[in-house]
Amino acid sequence: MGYSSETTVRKGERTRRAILSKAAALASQEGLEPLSIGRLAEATGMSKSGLFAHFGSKEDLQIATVDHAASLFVDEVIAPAREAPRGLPRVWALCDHMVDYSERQVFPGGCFFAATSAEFNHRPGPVRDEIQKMIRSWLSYLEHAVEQAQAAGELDPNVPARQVAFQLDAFAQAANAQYQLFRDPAVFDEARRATRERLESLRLRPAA
Amino acid sequence: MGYSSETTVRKGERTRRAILSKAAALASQEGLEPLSIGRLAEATGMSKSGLFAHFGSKEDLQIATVDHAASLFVDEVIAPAREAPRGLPRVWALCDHMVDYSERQVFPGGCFFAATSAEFNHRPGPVRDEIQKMIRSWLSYLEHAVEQAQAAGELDPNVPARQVAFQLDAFAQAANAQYQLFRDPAVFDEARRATRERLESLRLRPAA
DNA sequence: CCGAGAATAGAACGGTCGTACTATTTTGTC
DNA sequence: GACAAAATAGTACGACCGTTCTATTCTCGG
Repeated sequence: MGYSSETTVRKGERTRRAILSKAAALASQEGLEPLSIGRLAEATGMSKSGLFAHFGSKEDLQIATVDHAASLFVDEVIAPAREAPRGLPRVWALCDHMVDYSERQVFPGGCFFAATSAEFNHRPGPVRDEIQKMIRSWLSYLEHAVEQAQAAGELDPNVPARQVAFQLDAFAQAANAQYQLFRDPAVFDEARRATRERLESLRLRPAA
Repeated sequence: MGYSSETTVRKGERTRRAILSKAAALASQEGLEPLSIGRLAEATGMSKSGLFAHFGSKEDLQIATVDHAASLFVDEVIAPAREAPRGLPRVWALCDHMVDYSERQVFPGGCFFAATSAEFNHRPGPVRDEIQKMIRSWLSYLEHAVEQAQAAGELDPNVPARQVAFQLDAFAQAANAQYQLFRDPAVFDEARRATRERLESLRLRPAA
């Protein structure tokens, strides 16, 4: 044994990860704050105090949960898109994977950050900072990808990349929100169609 | 006196409205569920039980708060847009008033329904139903306005009205969400620009 | 301006919350 | 396989929650 790094971690670390996984899943549905330690303990089959011992406070648990969700988001959205070639294909891949991530319910309550950002907007502190940081970096990365597509001559460089990123993100967010509300999977195709058509309208024919 | 209908309502009704107004304002910031009756009583300068007596339960208070917010939304967004002529001007007016409503902070936490819908998505009951109903009716009304603009020959009838409504709503929602997160008022102009350009791209020149 | 009824306040309830402390069990190493 | 250390469980505490009950104050039509 000992081939993978997983098996080398102590038991406590494995338990901690299992807790955070459950916490992120539940928080995407009911929110980060209303998820009580007692309920989370019950969901993981542990005692309240046994679970609590892994984190110094509820706030620490929340921060760790956000970090865990962020790395899952990177694995499911950012990393796969990075395999698409720079430029327009990567812009499309980012948006498509974002919609997929919502549709496949990587988190059972849809996008973790959509679910939790609203609840911490007016609650200053490290939890809010962590959520903000993650969303900001997603938007920056999307904008950067658009810039690369413009630099490659694939997208109209006269429309600011920030505008394009704003609109593409808006489509994905709207699909996530409306699906959570109405449970109609058609919104995901709606978002993909809107994304495709917007990119198409900005596309430059290669000067061959 | 007695000119306006306001002065004819009993004291209890006036107090009730003041409570609901405060409740909607606070709920737009911290959410509907975490707003406790004790905190609301403190915010309105009443005793817990004195306030509670106006509502049979916390759930009834929440439903009444949603209804209050809905009628404020109608006053601030739907009604003013209704004064614009049917067709493209009304579509624009709806979107513009929607962004304005968010920007002017009619509710201090931005759009009341954006703030509270996520928290009740996975909590079945009359409160969720009420929120759903309101958002659904907003989307329907927007879609209907687009259909009228198409019927009037102002917008391309080949693009389904539902698609257009989805995209226009997405811009307004994204602006609201991003402003609450990052406090950069530029997102409102971003949303208005996106809306204008999308409508422009669908516009038909009058066959004069 | 009085008196009935509406409106508000006060006190107390059982329940759950986050957290601290102590005891017990489990793990991994020599 | 013993034993220190790590992990988990048990219990208790004060705070706040929604709600109930009773007492007090206010309102406003006759």
